[in-house]
Amino acid sequence: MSLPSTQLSASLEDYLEAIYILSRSGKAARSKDIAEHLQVARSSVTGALRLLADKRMVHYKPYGYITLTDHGRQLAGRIVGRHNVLDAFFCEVLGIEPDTAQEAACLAEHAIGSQIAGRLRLYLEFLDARKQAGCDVSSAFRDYCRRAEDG
Amino acid sequence: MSLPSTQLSASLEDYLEAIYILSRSGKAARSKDIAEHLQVARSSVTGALRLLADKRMVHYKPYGYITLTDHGRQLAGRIVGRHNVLDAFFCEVLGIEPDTAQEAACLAEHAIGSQIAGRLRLYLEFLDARKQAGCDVSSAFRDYCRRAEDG
DNA sequence: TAAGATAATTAGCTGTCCCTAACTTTGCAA
DNA sequence: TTGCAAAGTTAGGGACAGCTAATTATCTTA
Repeated sequence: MSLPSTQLSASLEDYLEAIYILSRSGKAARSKDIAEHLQVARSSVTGALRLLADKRMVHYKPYGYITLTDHGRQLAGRIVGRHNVLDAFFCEVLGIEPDTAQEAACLAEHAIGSQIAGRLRLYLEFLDARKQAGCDVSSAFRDYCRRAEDG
Repeated sequence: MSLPSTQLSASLEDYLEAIYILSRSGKAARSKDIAEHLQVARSSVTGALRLLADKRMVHYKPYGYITLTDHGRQLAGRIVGRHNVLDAFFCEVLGIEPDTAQEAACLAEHAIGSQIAGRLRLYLEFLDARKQAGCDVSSAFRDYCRRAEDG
């Protein structure tokens, strides 16, 4: 049984995200660029694009340009948002190294829904507000980590 | 190409986790129990058990008892630990409803590594220590949420 | 202990997601 | 303008992960 047309698998979310990012940072995303970005074979991209087109997420004609539909752009934006808030939380709050944080964010972005993403965003905002008010929780946590981990 | 024998797919991690949980809360896990716990067909369990046996995670003979190897138990414990720390963070810190938190933890447990899990555990510990010291960050965040979300 | 119920496995299928190799299309440059 | 290189697609195949239906094994109980 296939997914409801509005729901994407983690893999298709990755393709959508890649197209979104490539479109932002330059011109139209080509199949080859997507393949490089995701480190998959070009033929895998063709298959994914067909599925995304079925789900009305991209405008796709063989050998043509690839662009996002309004719907696709909206969803891609949400996915990138989830990615970014996770990455920020891992780095800024937990003090995880950028590469590890990035990698985990890539995977976890498919696991959390809008509710958790929203709350996490709010949490970062909240910590920031406290910091402005002179209470830097995150840096206190760094100290706590040093004491706990290094000894 | 198959996964290195020490690495499990998210799906196989779920099976391993189920066996671990069932083994704890009662007697030996039967195939049927695993199927019910994960809401899959019994035949799917048979297939998964074969793969887990290949990877030396479970002791498995057709029609026999299913038990975890030392290695499998160790890994399962880590997975359950990741699940629990995520669930606790979502519930206690972000104030997410238990069902939503549980569901997200189920998915995200396959996304974060031991480093992030460890830090998250430490973070919860840290917040608790602060709370003992009279600074309840989480409850302050609840207030912040109410103001931000309800208005 | 033999039959029926329950549990487990096998066989065969579907769909996803990736790969390589071969082929087609497109675009650029001599 | 033709011919080659780059880009894209198609064909075919493998691993994974699930399903149903049919079969086999085990257990229980009359």
